[in-house]
Amino acid sequence: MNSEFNIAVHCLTLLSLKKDHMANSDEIAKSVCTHPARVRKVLGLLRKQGYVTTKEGVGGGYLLNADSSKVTLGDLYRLLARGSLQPSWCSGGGESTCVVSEHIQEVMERIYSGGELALERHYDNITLLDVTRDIQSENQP
Amino acid sequence: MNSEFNIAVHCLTLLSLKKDHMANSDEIAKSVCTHPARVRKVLGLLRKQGYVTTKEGVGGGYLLNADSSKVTLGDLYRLLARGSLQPSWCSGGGESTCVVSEHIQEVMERIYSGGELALERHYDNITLLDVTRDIQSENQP
DNA sequence: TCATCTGTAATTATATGCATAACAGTTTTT
DNA sequence: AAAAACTGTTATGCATATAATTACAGATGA
Repeated sequence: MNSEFNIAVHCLTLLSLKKDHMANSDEIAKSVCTHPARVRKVLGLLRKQGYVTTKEGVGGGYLLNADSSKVTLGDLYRLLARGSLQPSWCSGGGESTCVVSEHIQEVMERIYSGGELALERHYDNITLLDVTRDIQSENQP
Repeated sequence: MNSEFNIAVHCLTLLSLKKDHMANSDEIAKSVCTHPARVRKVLGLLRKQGYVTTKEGVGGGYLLNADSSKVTLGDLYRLLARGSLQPSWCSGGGESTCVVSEHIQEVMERIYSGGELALERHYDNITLLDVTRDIQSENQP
């Protein structure tokens, strides 16, 4: 599991809470605590989906382009983390002629994708707005 | 995400389908398509939870010690994969004094553990017996 | 007592994830 | 027109995580 989903949630939350809804990759990277190039990579994907727009050149950066009550964690999971439940190595698929060995891969694939569906359904009920509220309420305990 | 959960499902399914419900780590490893030592490691954990018993010495091996309609994938997930939804690297936690950076980790931890709970609930509804049936029906299409 | 099997730790190899550097392309400012 | 400040993207190195492999002590049955 890589953390691009996490980074996407972080970036969008940050943009959502900024007064003008804008920041550049350097500023965002400091908050995320990673390298600006990594932020640009993730935000590039979010741009292609229309969640942010970018302004190049001097004074440029990323601008939130979505209603935070409409964007769900499910959307972001599907975009950035889908498929990560299934490990790269899976059992079976060798020379063995045992029934389990011959069919476990199809069965496990269904198990993983079913699990992922349950996960996505759960995340579909959490919006970016919910996250921003959580951040703010953490700030005033 | 490592694949011990997958290996556990595979091993228990195999034992469940064997006539005498018994096999040694060499035989199981061939079906799983991995090294016997890895099988022993996973089955050692399952033994501690009582899902299998082991017989050492000549003619020994692992013996299924559970009702396959009672063991769920949720049980196995909790035992072998819990926590794997949250990546080892997470955003925030650096020097930045930005509100998001300061609180994102607690918020993301809740998001990941909530997601995992949804996943576990889903897996709680799938029993080992269901998996063995899936394997068998894959075998007779 | 010997052969066989588990339990477990240590080591090596490989894959993945992250950091970093570099640079082309775009836009604004001067 | 030129310089500066950005994004977009690729390539490379390094750290960590995962799996394979080896090794051996301990237990058991023949």
